[in-house]
Amino acid sequence: MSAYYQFCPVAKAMELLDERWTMLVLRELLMDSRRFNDLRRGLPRMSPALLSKRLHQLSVAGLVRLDGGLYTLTDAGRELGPILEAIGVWGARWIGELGDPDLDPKLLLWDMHRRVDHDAVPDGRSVVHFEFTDVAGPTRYWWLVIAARAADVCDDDPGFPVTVTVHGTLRRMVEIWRGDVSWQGGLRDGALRIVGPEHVRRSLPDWFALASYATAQRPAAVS
Amino acid sequence: MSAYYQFCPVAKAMELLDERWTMLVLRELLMDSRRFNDLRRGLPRMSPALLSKRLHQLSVAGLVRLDGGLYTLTDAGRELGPILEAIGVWGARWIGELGDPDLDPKLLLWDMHRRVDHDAVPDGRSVVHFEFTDVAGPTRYWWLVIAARAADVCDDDPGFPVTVTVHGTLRRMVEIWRGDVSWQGGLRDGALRIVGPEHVRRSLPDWFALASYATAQRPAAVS
DNA sequence: CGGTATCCACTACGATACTG
DNA sequence: CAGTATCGTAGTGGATACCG
Repeated sequence: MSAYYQFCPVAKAMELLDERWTMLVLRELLMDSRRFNDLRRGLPRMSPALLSKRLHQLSVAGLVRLDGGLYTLTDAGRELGPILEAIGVWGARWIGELGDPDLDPKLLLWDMHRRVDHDAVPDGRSVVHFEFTDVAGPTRYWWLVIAARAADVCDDDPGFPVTVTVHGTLRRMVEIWRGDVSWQGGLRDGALRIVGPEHVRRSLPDWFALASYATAQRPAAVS
Repeated sequence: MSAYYQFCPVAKAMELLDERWTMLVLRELLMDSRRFNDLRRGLPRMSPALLSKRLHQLSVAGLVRLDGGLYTLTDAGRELGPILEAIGVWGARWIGELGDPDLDPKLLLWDMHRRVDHDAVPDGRSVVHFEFTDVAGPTRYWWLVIAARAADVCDDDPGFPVTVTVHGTLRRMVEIWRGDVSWQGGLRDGALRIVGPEHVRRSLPDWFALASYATAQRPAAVS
């Protein structure tokens, strides 16, 4: 962790925070991932060695404490919450372009699974099946099993009857998830369809709380 | 600029913002430095090649525009202002410890010179002379010449009569500047003294607007 | 499940010098 | 004043394997 040799608190803060991955680790912790392997699921391209190193650095800096196998934010760490939200809003407003490699279905499902609004989902077991038509290979199909106020991501068929299917491009699903377009707008042109009984088709959007940055107003398009 | 391959707007934002120096360049731009060499004065340990590269990256990303030799923030860039302020407040609260190499008198004077409250300084020319008793060598003495609603930093004697002298440790002056202690508290134990006519001694603190993070409340000390 | 260890490739960065 | 050019290295981070 290299120093700036400036007394400015922004510089002192960034000595810690501007290292690669650090802010994303904090984002995961703020999303209530507390176990090492849960953190890894939100950071699949980060090597375990590096994640371990960052967690140590954050703990030395006093933002994180390891407590019985659980990484917990301290007050100092938790106070970065509003800042990370603001960065998310800023990013949603100003960094709109997503490359194809940014579209990782594994991350999307992991993200969705932890933002299920269990009060909006019918009692019993519900299975949401995804088919991403622009994805080839084994990551084309996903299942989200929601039961007993918990949600599990499956990358192969769990065998339960499917309640509703989301069929269409991963890109469009991500755009909806990020709030680039509304559910309504995103379903309009057929790039994405919800397939299932009418009442489920109608209510599915309410099963998930979109990310906090999703409601960020996008700047008026430049002419 | 290496990618995270995540669609999350925080990740997309940090791809740009977490590179070394980038946030400090933005800080300088938000402080209204717009010329290349003014930016350098606020970033003395950054090589000109790297500063140039960062400015290019920021301009490609749409945060900065070069306009007749002046680097200007776009709307996107200016919207990072509140975020940088929040990071400054967070840093002031949680990263209190300053190493000796963090105490750069050149940066302190550069910072002070641009936060002079000209309405609080008497008309005509005022010269504030600094002697930092914990600094050896040529950076021990500084002069701040305030006249005609402008302020200039001199690292050798400009020859004008000195209006008031600030005499004491650089560390204490930085602590006051950052808001770690008040002017009053910082002057109490004699580590720093203001030497000059009584009315000037009294009013000198008002000649400067402390940094925006200076008023940040420090967390209660941990026992 | 929850990490460490090892190794290599790369490249970003710092230092310095130089130019229009 | 406003940058480029060049060069060497430190060290980060990616991949993979392995351990308790």
